[in-house]
Amino acid sequence: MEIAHEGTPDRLRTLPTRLVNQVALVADRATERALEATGSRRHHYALLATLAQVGPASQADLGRRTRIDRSDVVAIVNDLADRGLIERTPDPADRRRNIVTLTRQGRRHLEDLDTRLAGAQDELLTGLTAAERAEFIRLLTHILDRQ
Amino acid sequence: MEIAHEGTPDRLRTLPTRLVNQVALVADRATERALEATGSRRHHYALLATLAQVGPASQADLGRRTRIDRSDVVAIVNDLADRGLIERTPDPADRRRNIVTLTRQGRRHLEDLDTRLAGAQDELLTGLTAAERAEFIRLLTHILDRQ
DNA sequence: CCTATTTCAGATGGACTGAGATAC
DNA sequence: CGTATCTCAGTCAATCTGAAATAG
Repeated sequence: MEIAHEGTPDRLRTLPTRLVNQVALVADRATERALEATGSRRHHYALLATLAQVGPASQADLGRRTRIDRSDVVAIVNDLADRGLIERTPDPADRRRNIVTLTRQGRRHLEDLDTRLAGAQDELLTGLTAAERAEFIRLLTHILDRQ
Repeated sequence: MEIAHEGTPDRLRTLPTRLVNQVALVADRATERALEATGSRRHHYALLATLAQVGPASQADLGRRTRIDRSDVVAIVNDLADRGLIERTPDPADRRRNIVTLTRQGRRHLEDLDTRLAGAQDELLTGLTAAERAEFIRLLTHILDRQ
């Protein structure tokens, strides 16, 4: 009498907004599992990756580049600074700003996260060919660019 | 000196777990905007849609079919019942269970939500061809099926 | 005895708002 | 003056856990 798995009704099964949400949940779980032992979460990675690419940056800039809210950036930067992964110093040229800099340990930590997250991507995309993965990324990017 | 939009670093720009999350955010905003005036949210829709397809069901069954947690089903069923969109009666054949049934108003409400959500899908998928939309749905479904 | 269902109380991580202090 | 930055306090919807009460 009870259905064990997948009695999802038609209206939900092909609804893009819902499918994307379900896949995001799977992605989140894979990400959390991958980062479990590191003391970091995806926002930590986003900030470290941004600093590695663009060099020292203000918190406002980090927020813009990662789409993380300014107030959440504060909390993550606090945490990263407490762990010695970044340094935060006042900007002498604009005293409203902090300049956030990646430390050597931060760079090492980032590389560890890179490896672990690569595994999470593979987990998420299991069963897709390389071409399908590329197409998936293309479509997602396309949607984001049109916003 | 400041970058106005899209200074997202390489490591983040093509990371599937992150892209999916960003698109889910866009999808959520479109969904919330679409349902704004209805007093319902996506979970309300999921339960109503399930009841419309499979007929009267227990809360546990609804939770399984929609992947909504049992404890969250309680809250949504409460709300839908308060609004007269469903009826909840004890199951005489198994007194642990409630039988949840769609009311006539519930069915009407569902149809309203259908229309509004169709608009949200179009908003999300703006700029994708019909073939790309189909492929997007196929890839998302594929990922979910392999979990 | 074990398992299933409903329910509640609460924790969590993430997205977001509003406002204050400071500085451009 | 208005605007930008950093910070804090707090809201919100959603996911999820644990446990209690009841019943199969």
